[in-house]
Amino acid sequence: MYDHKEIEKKWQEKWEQEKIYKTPKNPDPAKKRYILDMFPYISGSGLHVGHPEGYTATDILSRMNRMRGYDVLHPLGWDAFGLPTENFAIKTGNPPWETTPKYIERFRNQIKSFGFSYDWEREVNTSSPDYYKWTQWLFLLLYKNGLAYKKEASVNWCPKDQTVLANEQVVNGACERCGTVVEQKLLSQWFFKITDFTEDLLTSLDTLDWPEPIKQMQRNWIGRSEGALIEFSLTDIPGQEDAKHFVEVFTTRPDTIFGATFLVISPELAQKWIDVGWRAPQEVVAYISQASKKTELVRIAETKDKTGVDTKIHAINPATKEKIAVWIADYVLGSYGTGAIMAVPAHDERDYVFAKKYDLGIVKVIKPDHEIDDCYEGEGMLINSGDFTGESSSTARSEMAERFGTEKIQYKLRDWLVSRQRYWGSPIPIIYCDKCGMQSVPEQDLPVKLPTDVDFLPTGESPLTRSKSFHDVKCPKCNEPARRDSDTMDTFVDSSWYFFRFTDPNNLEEFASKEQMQKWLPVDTYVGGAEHAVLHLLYARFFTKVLNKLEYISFNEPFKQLRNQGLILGPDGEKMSKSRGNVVNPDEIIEQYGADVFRMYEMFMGPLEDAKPWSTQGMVGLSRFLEKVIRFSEAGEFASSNKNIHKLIKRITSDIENFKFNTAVAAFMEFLNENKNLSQSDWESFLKLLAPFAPHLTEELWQKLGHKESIHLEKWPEFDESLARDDKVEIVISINGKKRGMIEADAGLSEKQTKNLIDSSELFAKLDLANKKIMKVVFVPDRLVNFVVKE
RNA sequence: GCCGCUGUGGUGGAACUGGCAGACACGCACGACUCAAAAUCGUGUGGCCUUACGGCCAUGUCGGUUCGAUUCCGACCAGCGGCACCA
Repeated sequence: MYDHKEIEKKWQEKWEQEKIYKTPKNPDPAKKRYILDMFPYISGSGLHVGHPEGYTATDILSRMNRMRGYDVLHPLGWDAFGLPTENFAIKTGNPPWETTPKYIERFRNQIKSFGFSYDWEREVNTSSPDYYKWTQWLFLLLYKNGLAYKKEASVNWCPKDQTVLANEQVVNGACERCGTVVEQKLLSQWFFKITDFTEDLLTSLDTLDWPEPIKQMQRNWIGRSEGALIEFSLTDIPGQEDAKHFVEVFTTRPDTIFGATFLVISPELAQKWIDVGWRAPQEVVAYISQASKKTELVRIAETKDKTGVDTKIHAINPATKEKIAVWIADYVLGSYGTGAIMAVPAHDERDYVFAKKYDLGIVKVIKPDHEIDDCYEGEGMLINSGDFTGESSSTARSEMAERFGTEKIQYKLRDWLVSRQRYWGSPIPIIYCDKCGMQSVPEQDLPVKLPTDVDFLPTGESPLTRSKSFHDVKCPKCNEPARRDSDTMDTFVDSSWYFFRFTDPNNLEEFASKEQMQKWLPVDTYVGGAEHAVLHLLYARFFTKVLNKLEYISFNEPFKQLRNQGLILGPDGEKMSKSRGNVVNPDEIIEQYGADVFRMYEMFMGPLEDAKPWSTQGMVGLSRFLEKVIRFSEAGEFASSNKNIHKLIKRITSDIENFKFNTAVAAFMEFLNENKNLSQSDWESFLKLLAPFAPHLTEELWQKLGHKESIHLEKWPEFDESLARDDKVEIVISINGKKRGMIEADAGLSEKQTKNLIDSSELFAKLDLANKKIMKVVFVPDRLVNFVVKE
């Protein structure tokens, strides 16, 4: 009787024509809502069933807020640069500048088929020059403010594909595309100085309404640890004068310094010593070169079996004044702390393994007033440090830190490596001139456009170096021949600022005007998958802090509220994958059941943030429910008003606000099951409540009831608190906590009234309460009375 | 190894702040309508015992706190996710 395809098409066209979801120009600051989805990464395989889950949630929220009179900004765009697209282009031979617009077209059509209320006039595309002009501008902003710098760094290198790989493309130490073991290669790279904001990135997490696990992951990623820097002076430095005469180590356990029986330095630090004149023994040189060639895979495999080499240099332990050996081992990382450690084998598992293997001394540290902690095997001698006055181990730590060094806070977070030797990304707007050095591309010359006269097949260099039109330029300062930076930016740079652009997407003068940013930002609600817990969400926070520091914006955090959507698994409960053959195609579902059923089913499946298996069988229930709604509306047999609608309004409103879409859908079903007689105005309220969930069907039924305006422009129903309450309640009677019966009562009775009611009920005699020894009575208003009796 | 999350009927899941465990839906069974089927509507549906009234058991396992625990605490088991030689 209802052709869902027909009505969905009809209304989608009409809504678009009449621009009913257009963003207001001048939002009321007190009534603005910026509701954002993580924009999709564009790939050739199109939309999967996971995408619409989060989009439906934000759509419902946006629609309800519009109906409540809020000014809503609800946009969508495309994350369109990046490696998967480029790899697909390499495989098929079709250039990405041709395929990407086609994929976007497909994504847009698929997304539109769900009837989401995006303002399509604000669509952005990170691979369009209008957009990446500002990505480049922001790069230069960071560069000019000392927040972008270039430095040699080792990168992942696939020897078979002859290309650099992003960290995300290295799976268990191998190239994700061809399975070849990845090597490390030293190249000159661009970095963003995210470490300038470390402490702020950590502490302001506490102010955010984000899922706790996501915040925890960010904290772990930032990796703050408190410890000390301690200097160990070196003795007998072989044959050189100017090299350092001490080693500085970082430790979180300065209280174990009495047990430090040797030092270990990283191969990188050893190389630095050689660079300043240390004539290292042959075996040391060999070890360093071997370590630098080691693949990620080998390093991972070696965590149990450590390797190292004796430098033959010695140091003095400042606590014991003993002469101790200095070793080189690659279990000490050059990139963390000072690249050197004091080894305390009795209290550190790694040092213990190393000491056992190379037969180095093991000395336990015993504090006079408390137990030995985390001690490995009773070798070596016991010493009484005798020096601790601290009551606890934490005071002992800072005491020793102060005595032998300085307290220091160390983080794991490193600067963000943003250059990629790849084609499909935003070019880095830097020019190298032999005479003038590194130069920014002048602002009026932006964007630096990606050339199309390139062979984008990877050869080991960025494909851009092989484009003459791109590569050979004049120096902006002296006008002599110069060359462009041939790297492109990591796609995460593009997605770190797109939410700013949405506030002012067509601005030709600025990345977004201060005025528009001030009006709409920060984002009130952000919804997306938990896989972006660290990278994207940390980078976006970093960009926000930079723009705040440079006074473009007045806020310090981009996303006030974050909610995650869970994975949608295959019907077999496993992750959907082509190889497993359990992928559900959203186009087919829409074709057969329609967008409204799809939307409602995804909301009904379970809590938004949980991983849930797909069940086409289960979707039938939603199909039946909407059929029921149609029959009810069409019957047109309305009765007198029913106060139950107030309860429903209250429940749906709060469920949407609290992201409990699954119970909201259940509430609709329950309501329809229980209320067979409704007034027309109650029924219309029902349709309005349902409109954010099933926008097409409710619009159709609304208009059939004789309305001319769209239901989506209606006012959200209000409820009367006093009518939203039950006036009859069932009170549980229990004895010693076990349920023994129930009585019906008016709501709001006092303890005494309730007791009187029980005394006069049949239950009183049945439970033989008169003859029981009642020790205590627990009364919970409108819910329960519990008699504690002595048996 | 470290950090985090999850565990409830045949299935997806519900349960406000510690107060009727299993809402809602799927599936299944029976019934109505039908020549029949589909669709629709109705009834039932955690397990065990009982003709029945009713009772006992039950939220991964074992313990604790409490008048009362799916909910709080402790230990363990299983699954998922993140990080991983970070001193």
